[in-house]
Amino acid sequence: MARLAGTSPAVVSYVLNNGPRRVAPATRERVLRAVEQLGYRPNRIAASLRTNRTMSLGLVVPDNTNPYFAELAREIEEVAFETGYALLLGNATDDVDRESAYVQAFLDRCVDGLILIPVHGVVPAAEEIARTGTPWVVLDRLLEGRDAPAQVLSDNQRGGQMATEHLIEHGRKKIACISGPREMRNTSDRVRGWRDALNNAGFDADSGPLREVPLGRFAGREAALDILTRNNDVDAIFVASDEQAVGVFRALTELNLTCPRDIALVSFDGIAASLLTTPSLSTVCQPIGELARIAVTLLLGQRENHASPQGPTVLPVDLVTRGSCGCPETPFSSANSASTPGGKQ
Amino acid sequence: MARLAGTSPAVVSYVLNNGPRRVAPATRERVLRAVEQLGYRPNRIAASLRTNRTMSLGLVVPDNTNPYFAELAREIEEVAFETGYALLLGNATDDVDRESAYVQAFLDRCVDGLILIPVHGVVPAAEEIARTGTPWVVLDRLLEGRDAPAQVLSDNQRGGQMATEHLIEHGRKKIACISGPREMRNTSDRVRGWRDALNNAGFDADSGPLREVPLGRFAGREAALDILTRNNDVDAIFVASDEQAVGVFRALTELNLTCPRDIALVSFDGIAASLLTTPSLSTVCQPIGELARIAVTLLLGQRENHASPQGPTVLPVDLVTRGSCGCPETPFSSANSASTPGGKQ
DNA sequence: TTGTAGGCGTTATCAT
DNA sequence: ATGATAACGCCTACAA
Repeated sequence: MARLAGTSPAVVSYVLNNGPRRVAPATRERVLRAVEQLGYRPNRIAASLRTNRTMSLGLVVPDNTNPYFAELAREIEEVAFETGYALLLGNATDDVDRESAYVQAFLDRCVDGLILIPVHGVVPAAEEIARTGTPWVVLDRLLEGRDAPAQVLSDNQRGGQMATEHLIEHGRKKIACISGPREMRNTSDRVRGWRDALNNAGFDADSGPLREVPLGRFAGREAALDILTRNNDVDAIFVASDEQAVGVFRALTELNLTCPRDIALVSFDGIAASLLTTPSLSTVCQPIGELARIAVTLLLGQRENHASPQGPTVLPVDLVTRGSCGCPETPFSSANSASTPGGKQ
Repeated sequence: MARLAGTSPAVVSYVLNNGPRRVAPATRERVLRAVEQLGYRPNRIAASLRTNRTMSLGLVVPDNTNPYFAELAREIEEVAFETGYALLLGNATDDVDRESAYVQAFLDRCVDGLILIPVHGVVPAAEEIARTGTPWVVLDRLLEGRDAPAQVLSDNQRGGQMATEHLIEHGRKKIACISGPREMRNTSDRVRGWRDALNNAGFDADSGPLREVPLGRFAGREAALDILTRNNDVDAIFVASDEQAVGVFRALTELNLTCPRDIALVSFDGIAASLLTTPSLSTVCQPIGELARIAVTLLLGQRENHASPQGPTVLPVDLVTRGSCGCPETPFSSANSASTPGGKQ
């Protein structure tokens, strides 16, 4: 109980929370001194029980070891922290059951909101979340079902198309594609963009080999090895994520091929690391900071306004050309590394 | 309130928690059915208020975007989750004030324990933590002060020595070193190992250039550019972290140098990505899983036993030789990529 | 402007 | 074996 220096608990609360009632400056001072002296810390658990707010959010990602999700997590955490929220982080390790387990764990802990980057297009825990009335947002994915919550993601189709068009402009004739699992709407939309670009350019319908493999550099390497050993006329690859592209680089070395001379590459995401590969990655940059900020904003807005989802929010992407597509390597300035790694240029 | 199906709240609690009192099978059944039917979720906030346990831990890392910390975080989260704990994650972004702010935020939220990877050798929030009596563990760092908590880290000096000795065995004569900031005891111990190896081999005292720069690939690149443009007799570099080594690779390309022919490299950490660079990184692997497991164990043990720190726990490291030091590239088997990326071989 | 008291949903003790 | 009840620490409506 917060009974300090002969004042009532209520007053202490008013002082520490700046309201909801005013308190005389003298008493205020007395309370603050007592707080200081006793090292008193208000118990937020008790406060939470009263107010029904824990000031913490839950975030479940498929794999925090993947730099794209790591950067997304960092931005989300940044925004949350600024707003006074702490972040519970869960790793689904690409396992839907585990994802659900985390959702349960976070609901148990009464998070004020939940941000989910689902492992794939379906979230079994959706109705459980709805039942608790916890606001939630799906990030970087498009959900299949009808009881969908707010969703925030990049313009994946457009990005895939831009990337592929750029490779075509470089004169590439046989452009393969390495993407994420087919069930993932974000990467499969990028594939759609790739295909659209090929069709628009008048290439024959089935003109490029396609591999849909797990995210991550290891799978990227294997897919590239597979494509390139079977098709010796491929001269470019659109890779649906930077991490996979790193694996592709490795595959090229193993096959004694050179990028961009033998194989040109454009990938997707725009993680910071894409600036420091050899050659540096031409990539479709997602507005990672924006995605995060909007996700949190929607989440907190939901609590205030009881506002409904009203369809997915789609953000524009930005093709950044560097060395891997055949464009000249941009000279590396320290400004790049410090302020805007992977950003516009 | 948990008043279900005409039973008292207490009984519901006993059923759901399996104790501490026995309850008749019939009532038990009745309660469980009611729980199911009403979709009742016990409020853990209220439980926490009663029991003084939130079943959540706090983790503050310098930068979750750095793959080494990301992997560490993943392992910690894994162990915590298995034990029923959720993890609050905080990013200090290499800023001590922010680190302290996170510690405060987590203490406010009554975490049952705190794992800290401090930005540098001193933790201003230490006494605040002590005052609350929250168990805490310092990971991957050695603290200077005397009021130190439990600490878990790798044998950095030995690792640095092993790495450097290996480069010497390869016949390298002028071995430079790129390390983390001097205030960080872990990387500065690796530097000590580097120096010990040079001395033991009878090299002249100041035989290799040394740069102590921030962690991360961008700083690594710049340090390498600096060293190699000033010293054209350097034929090897011991790099104190894998991430920095990635930047060094980039620098080599920019300078038209080849690894390992012109410059041999051994780095430190053993992150998964080290397997897929070109050439693959020879690196001193830290037992990341073990570090995490022990940190959590110590933390929870502290709560039980009220056991004292009794000095840092130092784990052995393991030199994994791959292509970058001049050893033959190990053929890449999919077993590597799937089960033990970056592990022993 | 300040003191008092009720209640948030649990858990644990006491009594039945 | 179970029902009633106090207490955890805070917030806030109400009374003074």
